[in-house]
Amino acid sequence: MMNYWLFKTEPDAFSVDDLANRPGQTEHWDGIRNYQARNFLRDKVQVGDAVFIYHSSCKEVGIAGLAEVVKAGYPDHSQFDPESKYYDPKSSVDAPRWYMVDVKLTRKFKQVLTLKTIKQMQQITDIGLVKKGHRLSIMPVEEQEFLYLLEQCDGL
DNA sequence: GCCAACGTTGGC
DNA sequence: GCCAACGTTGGC
Repeated sequence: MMNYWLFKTEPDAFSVDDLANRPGQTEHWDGIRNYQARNFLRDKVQVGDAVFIYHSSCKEVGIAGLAEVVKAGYPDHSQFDPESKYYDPKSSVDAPRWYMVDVKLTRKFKQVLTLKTIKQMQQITDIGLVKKGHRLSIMPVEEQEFLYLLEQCDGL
């Protein structure tokens, strides 16, 4: 049984274009430092799951691409690297605190499906994005809503 | 850049 | 284990 997700990223730091420019290559989705998001990465995200790449904190906020999970949760190596901005001195290799998954771009959409548009869709009521004050960087999406949104993205 | 809505930390 | 203070996220 596959799951559906939405992963947020700030395109200034990492965008769907970075994935599109390296076709077929795998990307480590690292740097997630929120416990609820971590739990999803560690326990729920499975190989084959479908993922929306969502651009936040930018000019055009919204869903920018579709990706696929190619490796399930494993310890995020950046937490052990003192040089990394994601370094966590309280974590250890024996008891890793943070997890990451690997993804691969399926396709970039012709246009971003904007948050504004998503909020106007009567079919979309459950996704964390449209619920007030949801700041999760990794969030599950109901199958029905995911497939509906995907149709909209491909229709742009 | 503002600010609301979170999440985290740490004193008690 | 409560909760105030503080830090961060993210839409606008």
